[in-house]
Amino acid sequence: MAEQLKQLEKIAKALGDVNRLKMLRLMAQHGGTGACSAVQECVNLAQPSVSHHIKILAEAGLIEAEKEGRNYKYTLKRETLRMFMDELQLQLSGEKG
Amino acid sequence: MAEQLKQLEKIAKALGDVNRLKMLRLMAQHGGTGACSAVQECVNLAQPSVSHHIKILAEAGLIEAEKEGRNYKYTLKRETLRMFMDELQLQLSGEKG
DNA sequence: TCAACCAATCGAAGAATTCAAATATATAAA
DNA sequence: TTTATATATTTGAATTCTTCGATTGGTTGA
Repeated sequence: MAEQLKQLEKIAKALGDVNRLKMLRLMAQHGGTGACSAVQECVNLAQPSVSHHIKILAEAGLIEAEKEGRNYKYTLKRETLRMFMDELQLQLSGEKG
Repeated sequence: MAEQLKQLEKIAKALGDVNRLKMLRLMAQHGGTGACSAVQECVNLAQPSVSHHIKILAEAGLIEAEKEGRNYKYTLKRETLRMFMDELQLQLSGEKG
């Protein structure tokens, strides 16, 4: 029961950073996917920082990393986002549980 | 245009803490409102910590503090929550912004 | 195999967050 | 006015987050 809150916390934390939001938005605008280099351009951070943020987003389940030859492709997981919003709605709607 | 992201960041940050989520949930389960003492019991933190968290929630626009005699009453602002979710949906739906 | 490229990991510095003890403020009651 | 109660604010220490330079690990093509 506290697990749901933990999950919400993790995703909310991942969303609580402008750079990560920019990354997600970039992916959203490109049909749900983006490469690391494109992400790096959009946030104007050093490559290790981008990699770090990507890891946080992936651990929260908001994106998925997939190798495509030499490059990586990151895919926005809209299901996670929807789950997040549904759970938030549920927890804060006044229902017990 | 980056303002929306800043706003999203602020609210997401406020939501990114289990104790604050518990506080919000408590309020939601009590018809949208709660007193400081009730909140304190529910999260098991010292009073100054509770006060601090409440400030963060208030600054994010997620709750509103109202004085009722000697006590305070905190009201969950569901509009903010709805706005947050709508904006998140908009930003991450793939529409150019 | 070697050089080139992309992304992850390591290590460290600086910034932000978290929490609690002590203190302050405000209201109500005596 | 004095006392008691409820909440806010300040302060400081510990922790966590963000960022970056340097390095490492794979993958591709020569």
